[in-house]
Amino acid sequence: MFAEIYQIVQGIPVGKVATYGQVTMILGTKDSRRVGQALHANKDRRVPCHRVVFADGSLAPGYAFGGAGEQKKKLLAEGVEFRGEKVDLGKNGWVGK
DNA sequence: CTTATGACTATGA
DNA sequence: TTCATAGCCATAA
Repeated sequence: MFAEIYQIVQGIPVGKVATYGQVTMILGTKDSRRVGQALHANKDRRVPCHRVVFADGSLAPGYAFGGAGEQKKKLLAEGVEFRGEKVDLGKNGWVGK
């Protein structure tokens, strides 16, 4: 059932990030938690869960992928700009189609 | 089958 | 601006 979520997350282009709310909207539901749970339960490395962030641009504290700060490191490596501890959604926000 | 919990978001203090 | 609470939906127990 998380297949759609994985598909959406995998569809996020390198250098961009999507918010849980964005994915949630695509799913057609109103439950953003479901997205987070899917990603947390996800064991597939093909899914770039680090590109999925909170509505404010930050991400899951402590539960982050491989350790706090790792996601920032990965996103920076992909060209995503940061504004303090949050992703610059204004520039790197996923422009879904 | 019912209760509890969670990688969320929006709203109010 | 930061903290707390409510609403939502699926999974786990």
